[in-house]
Amino acid sequence: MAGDGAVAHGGRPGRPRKIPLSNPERRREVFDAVRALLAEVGYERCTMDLVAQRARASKATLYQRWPSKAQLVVDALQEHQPALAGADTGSFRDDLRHLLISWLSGLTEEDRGLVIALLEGSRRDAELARLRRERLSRPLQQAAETVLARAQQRGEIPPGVDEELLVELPFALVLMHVLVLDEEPGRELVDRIVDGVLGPLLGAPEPPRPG
Amino acid sequence: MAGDGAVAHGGRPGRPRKIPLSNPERRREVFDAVRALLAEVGYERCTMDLVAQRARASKATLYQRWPSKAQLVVDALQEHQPALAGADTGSFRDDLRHLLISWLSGLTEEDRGLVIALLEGSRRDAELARLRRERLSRPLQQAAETVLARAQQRGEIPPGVDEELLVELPFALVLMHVLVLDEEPGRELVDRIVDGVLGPLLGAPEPPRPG
Amino acid sequence: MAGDGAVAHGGRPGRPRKIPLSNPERRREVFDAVRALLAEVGYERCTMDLVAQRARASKATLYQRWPSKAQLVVDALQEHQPALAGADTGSFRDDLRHLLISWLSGLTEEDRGLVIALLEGSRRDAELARLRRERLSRPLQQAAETVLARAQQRGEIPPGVDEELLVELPFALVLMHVLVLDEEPGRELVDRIVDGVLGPLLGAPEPPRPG
Amino acid sequence: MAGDGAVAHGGRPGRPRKIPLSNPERRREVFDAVRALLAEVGYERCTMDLVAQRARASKATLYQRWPSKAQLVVDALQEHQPALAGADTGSFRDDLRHLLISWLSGLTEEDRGLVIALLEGSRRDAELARLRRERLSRPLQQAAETVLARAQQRGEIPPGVDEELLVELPFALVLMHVLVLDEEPGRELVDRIVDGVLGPLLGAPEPPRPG
DNA sequence: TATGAATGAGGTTTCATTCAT
DNA sequence: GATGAATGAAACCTCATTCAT
Repeated sequence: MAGDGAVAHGGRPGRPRKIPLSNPERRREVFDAVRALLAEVGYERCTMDLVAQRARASKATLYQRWPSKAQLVVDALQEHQPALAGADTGSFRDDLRHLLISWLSGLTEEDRGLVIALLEGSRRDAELARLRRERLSRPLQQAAETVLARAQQRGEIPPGVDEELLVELPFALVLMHVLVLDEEPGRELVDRIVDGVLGPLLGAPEPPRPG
Repeated sequence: MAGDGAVAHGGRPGRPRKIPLSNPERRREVFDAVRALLAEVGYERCTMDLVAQRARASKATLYQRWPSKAQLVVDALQEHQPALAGADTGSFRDDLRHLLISWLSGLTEEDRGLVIALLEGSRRDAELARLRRERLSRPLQQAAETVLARAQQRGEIPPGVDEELLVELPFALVLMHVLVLDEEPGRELVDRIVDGVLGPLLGAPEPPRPG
Repeated sequence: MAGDGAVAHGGRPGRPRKIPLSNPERRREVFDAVRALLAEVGYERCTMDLVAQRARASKATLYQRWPSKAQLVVDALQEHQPALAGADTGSFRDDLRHLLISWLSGLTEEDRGLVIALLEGSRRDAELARLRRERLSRPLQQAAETVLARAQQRGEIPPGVDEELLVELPFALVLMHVLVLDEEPGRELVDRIVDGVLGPLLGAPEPPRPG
Repeated sequence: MAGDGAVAHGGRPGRPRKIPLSNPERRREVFDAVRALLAEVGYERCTMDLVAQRARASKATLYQRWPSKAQLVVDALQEHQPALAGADTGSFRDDLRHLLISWLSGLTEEDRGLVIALLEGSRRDAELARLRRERLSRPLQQAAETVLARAQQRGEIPPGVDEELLVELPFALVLMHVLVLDEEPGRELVDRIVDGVLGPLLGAPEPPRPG
């Protein structure tokens, strides 16, 4: 009853096994685990236990580097900036076609859940919400501006067309097919969008290729 | 602190006659609570405790009528089918304009969170996923078919346009602005879509209306 | 990867075994567990797990009735107001002797730790601090007033004696022996205090007991 | 956000020369940190992390010098022995008055929490308990013996008075006011004790010193 | 020697779910 | 049929402690 004391903590923690989290490679492993789980099970179910287990770290280790789950998620996503290809193909249609394809190639099945997880988590975490805007809206808008500017210089945009919506349009369609219709987007969809919507909208079924 | 729970029920003496859940009105109260919470806090945080509390029922009562939280959510959403106005205005553009506006009017701020909750919950519950398809895709497709059929009869659709995408397009743009860009959609957006995208796509800034 | 879902929560919780916590007897069992643990291991180490285990309840059950550990502890202590015997023995010395003995009988080995736990917990919880004042100071002051008033009426208090300190004095000595010197207080200490301090202080080595 | 930790150490170029813990000055910094934290947050919440942070050391360094948290705390307290003034004033009452005042001056607001922390920690660590007896009881008893011996020589102690309790008495009253009644002790209390209790106990309100 | 880094073992609290009335 | 009450299973986060450099 009395003489208990001095039990201390038991086990034998302490060994800094493996590569430390300060190592960028190692950190990336954690981020990969986070993103994978986020995509698989969503924000709420992406527990720190699961992350730790998949990253082969301990929860305490994670909490040493990131003050909270939200911060960890934020960092994990930040790291994963997919580069949008903005090459100049000579025509607005092909610019967009390439952009979409490069976007889709980065938008794996994994990322599909990720997008939802992001929307979900944003409702609870303001920091996450901020990041989402930067991660989803920004690249889109930047790509938009670049591609659109070139198209304007080429005189490809017919008058009366809302230019902002014009560029959002293909992404919106892809997102809808992905999120709402549960489709796996592919080249086929891209071609349908470019040829079946953007083409007619820009006036010519096939951009005039002067010879 | 303690004695809450009990609901006032008229001034009549006698035992607290509670309306049973078999009563459709009562059931609707529960559904309203579920939807409100879903919209406010998302699927995960929409706990049975919260639902019970807001619906002034007990959790056990809820579980007597619905076998699980998922089923309750599914039923709650099923009940809330917003009617999409599909009036024939004489032109494709105005048909869509009306359709969008009627859709938006049903897409309250509440429902915005609801859409995310739906996407979120769908990842865990196949039943919810099925319902989502019915709740989001179906009305869309049905409206699409109706409006599109009329437009085809009128010969409004230029050749080369992907008809399916054509109808999805406005919804996709609205959804994108709502979900991703965090905007509150309004008439203004609808007009931009109809006039700045659909119009040019259909060929004429304003469909020629010969006397 | 996809087809996971529907795992639900597993086990088979739900059975309302045993007597419910609304039952005062049952609640007392919980309080007893709390107090025992508090005395044995102090506030911090008195974990909810331990309480639940000793009270043969589940943590969730405890949290249903009490919003936090602090509240549970507060309630557990509040319930355990030891009654201080304030019988009129005819002399101040014997009044105090009886009072001290009745206090000590309530101040079991258990309560000794409890006092420390109370002091300890008070630093973190304002509610607990309030309770401490009521549990430790109040009984003391009330006993003080009663016994002192009688002594004053009997004309037992010599002039020049600080009456407040006079009554606090025996309690302070007991507390010191208990808390600081780690002694188990008993009748012996009480007699030493009454005869070796109070007696000389009151002037007469033995109160005159006229036949 | 990341690069904190490192302490400024003069402006000199070269490697960060940290003072080792073998240095007594450095060790004292650690002790100060420990005591401050102990007083501020109690034994349990006085975490090694906090100590390390406040002492600008690393936990591993601390563990290199002290085998456990308890030992560190013990050592930190040992170092902080307040000197009790035991000057001979010529009378028992004034000897005690001076002793109490010198004790109180060392019993800062900080130490008040320290006392509780000590009691708290003692329940878990026998070593701490031993030290506490030495830190609190010893100085008390030594001062007691000295002052009491002088009083006995002067013939100030009336027969029938329990001499041990007589000397404990003022400390007990002070402790009670400090710990239980949450008062900040001051000269006023000391005077009340000396004049309102000790005086009468020793026989005369002011030792009659007939010319 | 000093430290950055890692870790097992809990700690408090919450949630979907189920008996017994 | 409605409800009060109970519960197993996590979830997030913290702490004393120990390697490896």
